[in-house]
Formats: sequence, C-alpha cells, structure tokens
Amino acid sequence: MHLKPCEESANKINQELKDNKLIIFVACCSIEYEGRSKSTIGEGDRIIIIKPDTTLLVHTLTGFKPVNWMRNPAEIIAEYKNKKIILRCGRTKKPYENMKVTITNFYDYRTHSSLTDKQELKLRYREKDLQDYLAANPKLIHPKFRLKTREFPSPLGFFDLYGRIGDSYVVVELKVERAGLPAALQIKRYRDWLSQHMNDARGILVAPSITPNAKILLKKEDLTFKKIRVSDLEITRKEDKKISEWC
Amino acid sequence: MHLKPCEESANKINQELKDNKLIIFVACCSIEYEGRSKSTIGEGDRIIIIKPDTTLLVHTLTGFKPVNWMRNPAEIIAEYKNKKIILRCGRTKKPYENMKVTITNFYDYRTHSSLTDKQELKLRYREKDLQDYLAANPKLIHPKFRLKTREFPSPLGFFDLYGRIGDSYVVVELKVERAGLPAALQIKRYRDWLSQHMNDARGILVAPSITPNAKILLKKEDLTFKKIRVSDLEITRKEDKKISEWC
DNA sequence: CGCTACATGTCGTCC
DNA sequence: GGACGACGTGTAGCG
Repeated sequence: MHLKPCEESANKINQELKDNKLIIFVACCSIEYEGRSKSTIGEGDRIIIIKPDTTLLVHTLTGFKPVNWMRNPAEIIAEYKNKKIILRCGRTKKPYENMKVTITNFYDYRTHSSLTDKQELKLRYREKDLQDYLAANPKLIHPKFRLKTREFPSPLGFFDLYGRIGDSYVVVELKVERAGLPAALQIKRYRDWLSQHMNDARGILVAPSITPNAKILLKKEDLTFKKIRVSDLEITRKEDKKISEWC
Repeated sequence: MHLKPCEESANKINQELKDNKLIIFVACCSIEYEGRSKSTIGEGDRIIIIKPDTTLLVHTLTGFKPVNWMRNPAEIIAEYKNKKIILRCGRTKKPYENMKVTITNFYDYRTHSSLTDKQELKLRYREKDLQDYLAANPKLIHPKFRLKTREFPSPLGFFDLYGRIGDSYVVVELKVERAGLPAALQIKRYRDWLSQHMNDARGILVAPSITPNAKILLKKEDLTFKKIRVSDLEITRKEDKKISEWC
C-alpha cells in the first residue's frame, strides 16, 4: 500500500498502533532522538518496523545496526502536520528516551496481524556450554586438575571453575573467543585474590587463542594459558565450504 | 505481493538478489545457523530484510535484536525444494558463517530499488564530547589540574586525559555511564603503570556515578572518583516529559 | 530495580 | 587483517 502523508493516514496508523499490529514501511524521513544520548539524521529513504510490543526499528539501506530505535515498552503516536506524518515515540520506563520520525513520503506501507511465533532460539557453543563440558572433563584443562566448584563467588566476581592441582588452589577463567588484555587481567586479579587466602594459588586462562599483550602479561605474572577451542570439543565447523557445498 | 513457494519464486528472488534490491518480507520459516556459534529455531512467523549490501536480518515479532542475521559481505541464494523456499546465506569473509532459512509460507513480499540515503547520523553527548569539554575546562576535574595531553599513548592503552596536580602526575579516565569494576580496574592499572615511571602518580575516574564494588576498589587503591554528568555540562535532558509535551 | 558478566555482540580506529 | 575500546551497547541472571 502506498500511504500518503495526510490526516487519514495518521489516523490509520494510530488505529493500527492501538491494535498492536506489526507495521512495516519504507519511507523518506528524518529523525531526531534524545535520551541517553542525542542524535539527528537528515532526510533519506529508510525501513521502519514497529512490532506489536512497541519496539521500533529504523534501518538504513546498509549495515547490521538500526540507525535509530526505541526499545519496548514505548508509547507511539502518529500525527499529521505541515504535509508530513510525524511519529512520536517515547519509552515508558527507564531509561527515558524519545524519538521523532518526520515522514515526507511513503514508498510502501504494510501491516500484519494474527502472526504467531511460539518457537525459541536454541543456541549452543558459548561460554556456558564450554563450562559444562570442562566441568565434566576437567582433565582437558590439566591432567591433575580436580574440580571443586563452578561459579565460585569471590568478591571480585565469579570464578568460572575452581579446584586443585596437587596442593595448589586453582582458579580457571574461560573465554570462548580469543583472550585479550582484559581476560589476562581478570585471571591475574582472581589469582592474586586467591593467593591472599591460600598458600599456593594458580590461575589458568582457557581460550582458543590469546593476543600478544595478554600472553606477555600471563608470562610475567606466572599465569597459565591453556588453548582449548570450544568447536574442537564436539563438532568441527564448516568454515571454508563454498556456498554450493552446504547441505 | 503474496509470493508462493515455487520454482518461479526462487528465480524471482535470485534475480532480485542479483540486482541488489532491498527485499522485505514476512514469512513462516525455520532457521539454522552455524558459525561463531550454532543455533536453530523452529517454524514461526518472522520479518526478513535483505539489504542491497547483502546484510540479512531476521526479526521475530518482539524485541530489539534480530533472532538471526548475517553481516555483509555475504552470498545469498534462493532455491525451491520440497514445496519450500530455502535461502542459503554465507559470509564471504571471516568470520565464516552460514545460515539456512526454510520458508513454508509468505505473508508478504516486497522489493525496492532506487532508494537513496545520503545522510549520516550525527551523535552527540558521548565520551568524545565529554573529553572535548573537560579538556577545555580542566578545573572541573580538580581546581589545580593542569592538562598536558589528551589520548596519551601508554603501553596499556590511551589515557583519556593526562596532566599534573602540583608535583603529581595524573591520569584521568572518563566514563559517560555509571562506572563499574572494569572502569575502576582500568584507572588502577593506568595509575600503577604511571607510578612505575613517575615519583608521584595519581589516578582520577570521572563518571556520573559509580557502583559500590568499584568505589571500594578506588578507596582501597587510593584512587579518586570525580562525579561529572555529561548532561549537566550544557543541556538538561527531558527525561520525564509526557508524550504530549514534546516539542 | 540495580549490579554483573556475556554476546553469533557490532563498530570505528589505529597499527 | 588483528588488536583494542566504545556503545543510545542489548540481554540474561541474580540479589
């Protein structure tokens, strides 16, 4: 449908907002936002989605991230003024934010109701799963590692894994992605805290790889790096297959 | 348009992908993803956007984040099989990932070409602006603070601001949001590094507020917290205005 | 509701 | 292309 900026269009939009319809349109618009930050963008052609839960997304023609957005819960109102449709949108919870979308031309306007989606995303191979797996197979970390607890609560934060190697007390920090300086500093402060309470404390950083600076820090601080790729544990990823070869 | 799952539809989609059209549709589909992680989601009604730059987004009916996506650059191919349209999508650069969208029913299908957007988002009130302002008004940090340089390069990272208070050398870390443990640790390691090179080193953390744990660490480490809200500097945000009161 | 840590984070920027 | 840090980060989990 090709909506025109007029009084009836504003009314129509307001009714459909009220009915919690899914609204999708492409339009030439400019946007102002104010809240945690403040932004403006001049006139251009963009995609706008208003979900039944009042989530509002504005996408430009390129890139992953919306150029502007409003998280639910929000209030959204349309009005007609100076030959333009103005969408006012404000969050009804903290952080309070608001947005104004000024539409000069619609290229397309569609609404949907009675759509259903009862499925949930099943995600695998992240830190939690790695922790599960290593808790069940502690010897992958060190042949003599004996696990005592997972998510051990220290004042500095939770130790992913905590246990012993011989007489030493050991804190293990897990990273699914390449470990950088922050990860190295994290295991350092964990080990340092632990050594204040135990005679013999060690720290092990588990990750698929490590950045040079992080490696230097570990060496200097007598900490251990253990290379474990989450994807090696069960399944090999198809990284280089050509598009035609996928199953 | 109400596309049906058939051979012609697959051909049409492939042609429009080739033409770098913007494609937006609502469909009942299931999705498999594999790459940095791995996920599946069963059949449900979702919104799918394919941008001219090959960015692909799949949105459910609620929430801000896409349930599945593929960042550009990617290759996308449609095919017809077993009364379903299958979209295969794979990134052509690292990280290599791929996705399969299996479509059983289209509720809507729209494409657009000749859309243009030459505008860029103008964002304000973030860390850069705070740095600008405090560099121009260093006395807001401390009455005796004399700025030497901004973005002072240390091996640990850039010091947001660097200068002197009396005979002390001072590193300042700026945060626009509430400062947590990571921020406190950051200023600590900056100060520690500085104290290895200077007789008298101090660290100041500037933020609108601070979490309890971070505050404890600062106190214990003899670091300073200075409360500065970026929004107090020039402009008051309208946080609690009702929707009807916005300009 | 605040605090913390994770994320298929994404994105820019510097090297 | 890797490393690093900001982000209107969003989001889930827990107290």
